[in-house]
Amino acid sequence: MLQLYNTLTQRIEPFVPPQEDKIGMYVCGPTVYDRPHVGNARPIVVFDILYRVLAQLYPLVVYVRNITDIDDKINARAAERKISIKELTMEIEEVFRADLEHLGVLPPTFEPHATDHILEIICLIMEIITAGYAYEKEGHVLFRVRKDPQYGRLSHRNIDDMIAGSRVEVAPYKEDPLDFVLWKPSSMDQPGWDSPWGRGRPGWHIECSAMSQKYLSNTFDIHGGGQDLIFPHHENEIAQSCAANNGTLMAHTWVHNGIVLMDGQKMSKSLGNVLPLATALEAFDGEVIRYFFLSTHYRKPLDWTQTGLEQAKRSVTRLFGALRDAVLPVATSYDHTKSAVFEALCDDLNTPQALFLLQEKANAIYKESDAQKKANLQEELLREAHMIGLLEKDATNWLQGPHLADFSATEIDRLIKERADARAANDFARSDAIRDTLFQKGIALEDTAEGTRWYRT
RNA sequence: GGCCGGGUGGCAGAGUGGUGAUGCAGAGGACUGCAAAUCCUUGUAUACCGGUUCGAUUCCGGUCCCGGCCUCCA
Repeated sequence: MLQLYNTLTQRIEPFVPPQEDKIGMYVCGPTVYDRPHVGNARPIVVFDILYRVLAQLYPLVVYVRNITDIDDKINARAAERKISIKELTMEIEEVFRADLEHLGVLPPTFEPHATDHILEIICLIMEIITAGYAYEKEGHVLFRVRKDPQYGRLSHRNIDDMIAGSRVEVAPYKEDPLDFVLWKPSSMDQPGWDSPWGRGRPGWHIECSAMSQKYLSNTFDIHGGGQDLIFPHHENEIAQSCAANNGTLMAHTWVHNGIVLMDGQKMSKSLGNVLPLATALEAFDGEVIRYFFLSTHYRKPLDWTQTGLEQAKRSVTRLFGALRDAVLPVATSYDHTKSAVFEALCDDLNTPQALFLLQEKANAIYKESDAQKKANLQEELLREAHMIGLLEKDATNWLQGPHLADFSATEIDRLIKERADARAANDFARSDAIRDTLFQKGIALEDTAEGTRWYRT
């Protein structure tokens, strides 16, 4: 039985979909104006895990992750670089896709773009206006927040508190300072589309309401995203969708992941500590970054530190070490639902517990002397790791994998042979010198009963 | 200020109403020519103060501290 923390109800509750044959999940994807950073990657990995769990439990899971390709940050960046927003967003999207591949993320069922759904957005806005929840003023269409008595239901704050904060923009065309924009006018040098309210572009929140409705339905099972999207983005999405659909709840379960901190602080441009995912991937393998993400429960903040990543790297290597020399059967599809790892995941995605179970299995493998039993354990480890997208690489390749250009594999083998000869002649000074040289180049040697073997450090 | 979430050993980080996983790092030992890897052993860790209880790290209340949201943000 899958249990998830629901932000809407503020408690962990059993996940009981009204329709067992088809599950719908919508997750807010990236705004493609700049290279993705490590903070962007966490929700992708978190909901990838949830997607994998759901796929084991239900025959059809429709996973929608949008791409926001129209937005004022995009406009600004494109203008800065003197390129079209399409050129910019396509470029960033390509980088994004390449980065995600390294993280072992499964592709969603649909990845809709906002700019491909302007018509749906306009229609939805018209419905909201018709329902009396929005009004047009000076080319803007604004949502009438006070008309929605349940506004604040997700973020659990009331309207009066929000006013007290009062950093809300007070624009002359607003009936109320709280009202937010559904459609805004574009000048001729800004991207825009024709609409009943003149040439303009969608507001920040409306695309998710429009696209979730199109690809899922008015009401669907899970809506996900980062905790920093709870307010105002998701709160506004709910308001919009409820307004257009007679108050029907947009999604049953709202799942939010914690943010990524850099050395204890939030990543921000002003602090200059934004770490692009591509840079992180140069320093650490995607599997290591994935392991690092999974090592903290998804609802907790994750502190990105150099030592944390190094520890994750060692931990991954220990898992791979347990698969060394394994002769594994060709993978087929498994029923994962019986495994302890799966059980841990069903407990509100307890990935740290799942990693503990993998390490425990690895420990058993290291200790097992019976070859057959060992092979069985290795198969189990691999299967369970695959469940959460880990140990996808070849173990030998991981351990001996891309080594420094100074040595080819044959060169390493030649030096190992030379060292063996020196050892046989009791010339330990010579043999240790060879070992040290290799070690300095990131290649460590291990003498085993079957001979010497090497791995990269 | 309002609203959320959190404080577990050197670091990371789970679980649990009855003396607390796992990984990384450290110490001792085995193995080794010496190492490495592996194995064995090892560490006065549950912020503080009350309450409930036979018993709390786990439940309740308070205090302190930390993080996030309230403004574009994954």
